Amino acid sequence: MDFNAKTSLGAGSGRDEGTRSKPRSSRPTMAMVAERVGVSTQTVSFALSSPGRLSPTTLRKVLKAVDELGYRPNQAARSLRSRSPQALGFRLYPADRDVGGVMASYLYELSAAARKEGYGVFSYAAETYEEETQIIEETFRRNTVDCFVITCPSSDDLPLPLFLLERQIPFVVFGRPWGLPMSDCWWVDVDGAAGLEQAVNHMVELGHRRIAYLGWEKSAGLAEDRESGWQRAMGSHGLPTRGMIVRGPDDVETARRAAGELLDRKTPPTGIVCPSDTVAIGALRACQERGLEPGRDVGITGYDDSLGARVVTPGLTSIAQPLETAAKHTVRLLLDLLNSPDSKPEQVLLRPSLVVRESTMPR
Amino acid sequence: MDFNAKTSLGAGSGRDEGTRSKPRSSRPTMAMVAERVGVSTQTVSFALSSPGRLSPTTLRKVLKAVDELGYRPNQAARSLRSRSPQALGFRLYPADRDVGGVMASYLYELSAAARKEGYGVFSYAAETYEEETQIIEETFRRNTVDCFVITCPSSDDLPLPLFLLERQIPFVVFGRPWGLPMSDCWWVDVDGAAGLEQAVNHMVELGHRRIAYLGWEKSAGLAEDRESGWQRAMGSHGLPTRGMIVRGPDDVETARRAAGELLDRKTPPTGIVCPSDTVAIGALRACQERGLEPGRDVGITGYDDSLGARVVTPGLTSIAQPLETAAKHTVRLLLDLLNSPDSKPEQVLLRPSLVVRESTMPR
DNA sequence: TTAAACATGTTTATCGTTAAACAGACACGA
DNA sequence: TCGTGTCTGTTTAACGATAAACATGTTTAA
Repeated sequence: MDFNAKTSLGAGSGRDEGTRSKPRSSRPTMAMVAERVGVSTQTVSFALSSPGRLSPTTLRKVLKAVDELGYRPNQAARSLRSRSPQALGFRLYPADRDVGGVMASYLYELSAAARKEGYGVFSYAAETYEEETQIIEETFRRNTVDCFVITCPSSDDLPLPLFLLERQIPFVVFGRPWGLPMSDCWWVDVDGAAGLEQAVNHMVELGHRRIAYLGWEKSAGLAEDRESGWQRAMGSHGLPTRGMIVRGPDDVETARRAAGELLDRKTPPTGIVCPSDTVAIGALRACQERGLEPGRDVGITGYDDSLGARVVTPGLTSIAQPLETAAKHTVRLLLDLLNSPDSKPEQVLLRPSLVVRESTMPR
Repeated sequence: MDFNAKTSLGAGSGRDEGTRSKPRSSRPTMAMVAERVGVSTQTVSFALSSPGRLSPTTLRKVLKAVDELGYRPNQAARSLRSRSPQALGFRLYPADRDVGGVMASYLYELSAAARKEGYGVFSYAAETYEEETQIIEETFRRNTVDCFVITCPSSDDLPLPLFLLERQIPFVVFGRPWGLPMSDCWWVDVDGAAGLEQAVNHMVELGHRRIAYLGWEKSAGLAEDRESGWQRAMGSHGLPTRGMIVRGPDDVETARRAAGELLDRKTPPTGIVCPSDTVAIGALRACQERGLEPGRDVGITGYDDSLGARVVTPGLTSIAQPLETAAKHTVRLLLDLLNSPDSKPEQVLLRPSLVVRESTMPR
């Protein structure tokens, strides 16, 4: 057994078709339906693809036969003739790059939305940028997919949209391609700044005044976007932001220490808003270590409304992305893009919503 | 169509619509390669699919031309002629049905393994059994996929393999189809019982004697399988099991309460092994509530080595499934199955491994 | 009244590849 | 010497659908 077999181009790995066993239960074809009804195959094709083209009577007869035979059009034949595989490509990330499971949930919604429009989802695993571009190019040129949905979770992923633009491979970004001229891309994103504003407003309503931001290192636009939401909301309430920011990477452990620093100050914050559930859970830990009860003594909010936010104790108030809506818009944009590749790119920015749990219970 | 778009941004300022639509950069075909080399298309086909069929000289010339033109075979045409879409189907679950992210990780590995064999992965979202069977049948009859990889996480999913067997749709199960004659199915599974034995042995080595099992309600075979591992290991060490089992559903909250009951006994267990990280995290909570330090005062182990086990404090000792290996075997079985559908089904049972963290640090 | 437009269905020509059969050159054993 | 493989490449015929053009009868517009 050789698992490292690198398959090059089309290498069907020279398997020889040994057993002549089954008649491979042949599926009905369009011709069979046509014959049964006494019409041409083109008429059957119309019945399925442009029903308006036929008279109600014929349409009914054809559909009846389709139903009786259980006919389904062969996708390969259709793709070949129409030059569209009716599928989109989406990258899978290893678990540690999809902490809250947001990508997995998005993929779920994307698959559902795509299916409603007759599109399939081809998912591929890639470790590195090089591997991804290779897979994308390969897949696209093989006519396995029409287009791609990409994400730009980290600043490392920024070259990808450029690559796709250059190769003229159609794509929609879930998230904004920060750093590129954004109006050149088709994208759907959730307004992170607005999300953090909601978190701050919520805190203020609960009576908090000293609200710190336990954020990410400034990197691509994502970190800045979320931070700016906190900044703006604080400003709009006339609250001070100086010295109220601590930044670090996105992991529980460093977040815990960083939150600890905040809480050990002479006048510690009473609220901590964070750009991710991971960071927020670190903050929760720091509170608990100090005997502070999250929610009563210190308010904490996260981002993504991941499973972690739900199962942690106390439950973590978090900002939920409208993934289903985002996926539907993504597919809509994709269809527009494929229909008229040269038209002006569309963009959609969605508002997330706050999910309140114990970590910000009224004081 | 309005998906509740909060904001729909237009693009930047009016750049002129000058660019004339491209001729849809037509991909090179086999005929072009053939012409360039001065051979027939069949020869090019051989070069890619059965290189041994050609003389080294011709092969070299063809591959050179393929390289120069950047030719890639059109998958739709290939699928049509060879009657194999070279793709497998895999179901996506909503986030709350894939708590540890195990399925997501498995899908990642599966995609990678499939790709090495020239297969793609078509992923679909389904809410219910009915929806799934419908999608499966549709997809299969459309010749979009050759076969499916299914899982049977809960006992609700048991009818699915039966459905597939009846329709003669090729499939491999990840996990065992408990309740069916297992030798009728092709499956790859991880030996949960062996995993729990390892957990118990580890505890015993640390000096624990009263090791409780905080398990799942007896349902399908999964729960019984894991429980039997604990049972067997306890027996082999001559340790008592009576009264040392508490069972409940797979969520943190009930697990916390159940673990609390155990810990509040007159002679509480010093070790608690669990069939999932979710349950184990509940046990961790119960300890912490009682001022017991997990690892020092009470040993706790989970299952799945999910992200949660890593980020929780203290780190949770857990049982890791060899997902990459499992995926590779799955693909291997799939190829065997597709090559000779009538041969005797193969099965693979893999051994998981224990990942030790703070929750079972030496006393 | 007449031509143009519409409605409805058919015919023909591919889409790009591989399966199957065929064909010439060469090797080899009887 | 001849028949019989083997090696290498070609030719022909699909695979199952849709695009494009065509062919009718029927409306509609001028």
